[in-house]
Amino acid sequence: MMRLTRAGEYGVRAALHLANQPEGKITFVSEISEKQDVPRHFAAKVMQLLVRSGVVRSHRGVKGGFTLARPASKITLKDVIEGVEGQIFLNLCLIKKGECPRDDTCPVHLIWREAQDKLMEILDGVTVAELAETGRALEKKMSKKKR
Amino acid sequence: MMRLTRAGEYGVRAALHLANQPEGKITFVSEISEKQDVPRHFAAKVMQLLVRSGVVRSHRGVKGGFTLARPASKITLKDVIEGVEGQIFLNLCLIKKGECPRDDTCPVHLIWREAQDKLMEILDGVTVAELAETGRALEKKMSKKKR
DNA sequence: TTTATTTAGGATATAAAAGGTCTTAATTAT
DNA sequence: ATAATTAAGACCTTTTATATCCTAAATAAA
Ligand code: SF4
Ligand code: SF4
Repeated sequence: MMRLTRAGEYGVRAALHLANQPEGKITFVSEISEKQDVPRHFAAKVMQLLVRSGVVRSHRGVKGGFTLARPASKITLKDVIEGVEGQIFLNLCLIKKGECPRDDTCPVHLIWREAQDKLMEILDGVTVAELAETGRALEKKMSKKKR
Repeated sequence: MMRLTRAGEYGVRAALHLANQPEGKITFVSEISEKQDVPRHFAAKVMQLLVRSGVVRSHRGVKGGFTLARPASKITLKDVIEGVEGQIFLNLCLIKKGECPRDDTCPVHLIWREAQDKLMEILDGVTVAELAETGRALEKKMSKKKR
């Protein structure tokens, strides 16, 4: 249906939550689940995917939990989303040459390539650190409005 | 999974096929199915969706079939895809304001808005007529290469 | 008017993906 | 040793994707 899955969305929320924690703090899934409105067990599963794809690091045992695997300024939105969903391809023929037998003579293929490149450019062009920053600015703005 | 469905893909092929037919020719689903490698019954269903959304026109009975509902130069790729799939939204929060309760303070929302706008700009920026033209040019190029 | 051909519309079927829960094992600070 | 926590994966339910099939309606032509 050409839409981000809930798992992908939750992964982004989790990464952003971790980026907003003080340097070095280890965070439980329970905290991520509560603060970010993510079903608890589902959150655990998504965190596992992010560990496997190298975006976050896990710490087991008492006082265990999760931290980002590297500085938030080195993690892009694309890293997080593809870490959860796997690589994104807007159409089959973008997966690899020959995946669609018509790709060498198909005019639509070129459009999909363009759309794919642009989407990747946008998602890879913003880091989790930048998002966290913008988020704080937005919070401040909205709380002013409410007063 | 953030990917065009087969139905959407087949719809585009069908529209392009119709655009390549001589002015006024009525085309059977059987022809579309065979020439565009689309399962026959599935093609029929996709064509129905395109009729309902006003992209193609149907003609019933003997000598019946399908034609484009308006000149190919007035039909964009977006018209065809959304005609089959319904409106595209890259994330839930783009459907409408308030669909996600966090949208007024969420930094990621802005990125999705940007990605959505760009995608729509690309898909709505090319017409079926232009695609058909490019397709003919590509065919010519490839047949030269083979010689 | 009858017939053959074609789409319309919807029922049905199957498989895959999405979304979510649960259990058990492994790890580790205390 | 124990309690807290993630790891791993089994399991479940719902929705979407993909596809097929059947009957009705339309209509050009015989
Ligand atoms: S857009 Fe063209 S190349 Fe891509 S899947 Fe469709 S037919 Fe194949
Ligand atoms: S990106 Fe932000 S606004 Fe959009 S669904 Fe996620 S949390 Fe909500």
